Amino acid sequence: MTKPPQAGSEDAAAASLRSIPEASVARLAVYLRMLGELAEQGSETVSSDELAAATGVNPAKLRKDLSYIGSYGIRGVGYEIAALVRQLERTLGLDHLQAVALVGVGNLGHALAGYSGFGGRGFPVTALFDVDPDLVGIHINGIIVEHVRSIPEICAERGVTIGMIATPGPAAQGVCDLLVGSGVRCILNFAPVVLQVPPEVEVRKVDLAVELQILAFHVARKHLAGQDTATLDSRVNGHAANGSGGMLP
Amino acid sequence: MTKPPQAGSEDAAAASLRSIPEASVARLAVYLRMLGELAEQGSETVSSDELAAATGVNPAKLRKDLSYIGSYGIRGVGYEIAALVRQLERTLGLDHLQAVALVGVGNLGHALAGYSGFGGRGFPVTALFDVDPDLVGIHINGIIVEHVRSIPEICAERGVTIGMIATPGPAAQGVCDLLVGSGVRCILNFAPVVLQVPPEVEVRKVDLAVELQILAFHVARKHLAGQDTATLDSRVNGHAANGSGGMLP
DNA sequence: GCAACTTTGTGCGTGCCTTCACAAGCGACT
DNA sequence: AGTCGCTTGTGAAGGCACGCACAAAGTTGC
Ligand SMILES: NC(=O)c1ccc[n+]([C@@H]2O[C@H](COP(=O)([O-])OP(=O)(O)OC[C@H]3O[C@@H](n4cnc5c(N)ncnc54)[C@H](O)[C@@H]3O)[C@@H](O)[C@H]2O)c1
Ligand SMILES: NC(=O)c1ccc[n+]([C@@H]2O[C@H](COP(=O)([O-])OP(=O)(O)OC[C@H]3O[C@@H](n4cnc5c(N)ncnc54)[C@H](O)[C@@H]3O)[C@@H](O)[C@H]2O)c1
Repeated sequence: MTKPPQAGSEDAAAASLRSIPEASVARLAVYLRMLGELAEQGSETVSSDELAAATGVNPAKLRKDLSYIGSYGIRGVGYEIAALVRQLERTLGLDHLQAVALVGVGNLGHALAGYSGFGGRGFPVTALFDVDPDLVGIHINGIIVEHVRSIPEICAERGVTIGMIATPGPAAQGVCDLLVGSGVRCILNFAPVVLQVPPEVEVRKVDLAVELQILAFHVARKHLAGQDTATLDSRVNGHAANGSGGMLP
Repeated sequence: MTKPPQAGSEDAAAASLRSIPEASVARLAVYLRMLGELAEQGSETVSSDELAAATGVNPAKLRKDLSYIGSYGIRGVGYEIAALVRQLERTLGLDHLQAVALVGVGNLGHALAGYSGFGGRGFPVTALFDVDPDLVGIHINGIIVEHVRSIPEICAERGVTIGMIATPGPAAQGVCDLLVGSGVRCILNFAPVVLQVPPEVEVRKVDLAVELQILAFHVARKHLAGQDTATLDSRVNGHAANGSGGMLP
């Protein structure tokens, strides 16, 4: 990768988009948020070790992640926060807003619709949908809840690129089909079902019951491991949170 | 792995606990839910191909996952659903209930506290906490909201094993420390911060802004790829429960 | 009882992700 | 100018996960 110091940035971003590991993309988003906080606190630069410790990641992994986006740190100093933030935002597709539609304004949907953390980070919720006649017509945070049957026109009209599904499980597939039929290519699904979609559509699932079950598994594991062998091998891969490499010899 | 057909199940479960890949654990939870649905529909057995199709997983991967828990399918037939469910529940630590405490009963916390999907799957929410005087004392779904300062006694009293944090970001670390100090060893965190915990504590994070940013990345990627090369390689590996891939400590 | 068919369990090659370790680059200090 | 200390960027190695493909094992039909 010999590259001239001149940040031919347009080019760099384009090239990098094709090959960033999914796992790295997830971490880049975390770095970005932490960098925002650091910037607010008045920092101008940050080293990989500091940022790694703050985000609970291995410093080498962090540097490799950043190397994917073609951003240049300054050796001996660290990364210039403002520049890095700009680079990350472009790479993650945040240089223009992504309009989000939320379908299902029940318990969870209400919380999501009222959450400011989405709009604040470049994901304005611009459309709400439900089937319940008591809900259709009310407005939350200034957005009117529309009937599900209006999904195609409204999504097209408002340029929705991301759909969030917070309906009961049995309704999720139907809603998903509607969204996909309206041109939505990215879906975040909270219903505990596996959605069937054409290959060009990206689905991510947030499944809290599964999260709890993974934790429960670790409870069971700790119980048995603790009483069975003395080898308290906490070597579960994944969460190596020991940020500060305390590698005892 | 020659193993006697005698299901020395206690032993099998104990052995398997130590070595199941995290990614597989996440999928096992999904299989379990789907098996529950199949059982309700009256099925008695299911083949790996059927179950794989229903959960959106490669059949070989599914069989390998199931082989970790030492459960025996019947060649030529498939898996007996009831037995498999029992085995999965034991492996995932669901043979006895896991009491859950929820801290932060705001927008999101209300939705979580009122959600029946947790208790219904072996994770009864048995304690609610907040600092807001207007919230402390009210009851949701029959559970009274207590003040955060009561966390230690109440968690001990009710045998809480899992804590969920739905407070604003700045309060999360403090709440986390309280929970850990009360003996909670597993935490599900909804606040957009990286929690610092001792190594024996397991933290999983649900970070919706990150989920959206991953989707936004794919939007950007599709845009560029679509116009640039004709190779519409939508071969992004399985979204799978964020758990495995996302692994953010 | 035997053959044909079905489905499981898994050995193995492949590719991705993580981590270590170190050279190269940059600034500061003398 | 030269040297020293610090930090980045990355080559290489190891480990893990995925998925193919096939043998083993069971069932069904005759
Ligand atoms: N509440 C939680 O904390 C929580 C946690 C995890 C998962 N979930 C999942 O999120 C989903 C929603 O949960 P909830 O608690 O908000 O449920 P809810 O019943 O409170 O809300 C569901 C909403 O979806 C609407 N709806 C039903 N069918 C619809 C359709 N075909 N099209 C559009 N809208 C439709 C209903 O009118 C209702 O407003 C469920 O799948 C649930 O399993 C919820
Ligand atoms: N609402 C959402 O849809 C949503 C989505 C994603 C993430 N989140 C995250 O979840 C968290 C909660 O979100 P929310 O919308 O419910 O916020 P919220 O402000 O509505 O609720 C926060 C609650 O926490 C309580 N609280 C504050 N400090 C506390 C402390 N020290 N101990 C205990 N309780 C305390 C507050 O009294 C309040 O009831 C936030 O971190 C938010 O970023 C929320």
